[in-house]
Amino acid sequence: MGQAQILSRNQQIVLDIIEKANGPLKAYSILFNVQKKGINAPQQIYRALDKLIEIGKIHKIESKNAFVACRNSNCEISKATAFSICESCEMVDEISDVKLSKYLSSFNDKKGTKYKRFNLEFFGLCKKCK
Amino acid sequence: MGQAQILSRNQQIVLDIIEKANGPLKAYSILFNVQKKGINAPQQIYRALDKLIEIGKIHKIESKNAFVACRNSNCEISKATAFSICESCEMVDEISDVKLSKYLSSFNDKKGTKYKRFNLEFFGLCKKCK
DNA sequence: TAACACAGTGTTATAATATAACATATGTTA
DNA sequence: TAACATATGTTATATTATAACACTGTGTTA
Ligand SMILES: [Zn+2]
Ligand SMILES: [Zn+2]
Ligand SMILES: [Zn+2]
Ligand SMILES: [Zn+2]
Repeated sequence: MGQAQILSRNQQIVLDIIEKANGPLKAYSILFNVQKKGINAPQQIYRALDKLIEIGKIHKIESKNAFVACRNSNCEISKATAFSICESCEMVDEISDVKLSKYLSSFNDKKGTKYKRFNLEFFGLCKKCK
Repeated sequence: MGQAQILSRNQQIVLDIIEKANGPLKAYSILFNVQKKGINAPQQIYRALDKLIEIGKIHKIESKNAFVACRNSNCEISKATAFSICESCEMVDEISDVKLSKYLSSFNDKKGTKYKRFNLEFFGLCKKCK
């Protein structure tokens, strides 16, 4: 566990919106939501997003170009991420499964290469959509 | 194993380029490479890419918005994909590891949900870059 | 044969996602 | 204070992807 991170104004605004959302948010939808707070340009959003990802507060869902808050205090700064994604309602859940995480973190390929980081995305139907 | 798929002209052109490449290709770089063959518009590329993905001939590397040929006759039509990605030289290798694939294909989350599909991306340094 | 469905093509236009570049501001440390 | 790092604001542009529509060829079937 690192120091509690002090966020800048823009970083905090963006994080608040992502944490309040009940699903993944796209960069431009975040932008439209914060224009009343004086943030006007995509750069401002993307810079905040980059920082929030770097410190592990949010994750990018690569298959959706969207962003979710980290709900898992155990995922060490985005080095080992896994998500469950509903193909119908777009819901995303962060998976926190210690066994899975250990299995993948220690995975070696056939040449013995170990990896610094992984991202895993599962697709299916969520409980509600099944 | 399904029927051998007959590809259309554009699909074959796009597949040939991706198969000859020694790394992931971006849609617009494919486009620039086939303009001499009479393909002029992004739509033509994206339609071919969609089809090739659907039939499992290529995969999309989500974190790079790029496309690679499938090197793994065992990966059932893109339902279970895993890649090793070099953070330095951008090289991508498709991982074909039966144990890994079985482990993830049979993974249940805490609520017992099983998934239809997954995509896993490992990041690190390739042999050459280490 | 005509009618139809279906997959693919060609084309123009536009939407959505992301970064470059530069000037300014603010906070921390030497 | 000066030097430095980090963040901000802004304009412009690059990159990635889709919408919409007209058209072609091929096979099915009424
Ligand atoms: Zn997390
Ligand atoms: Zn759902
Ligand atoms: Zn494959
Ligand atoms: Zn490399």
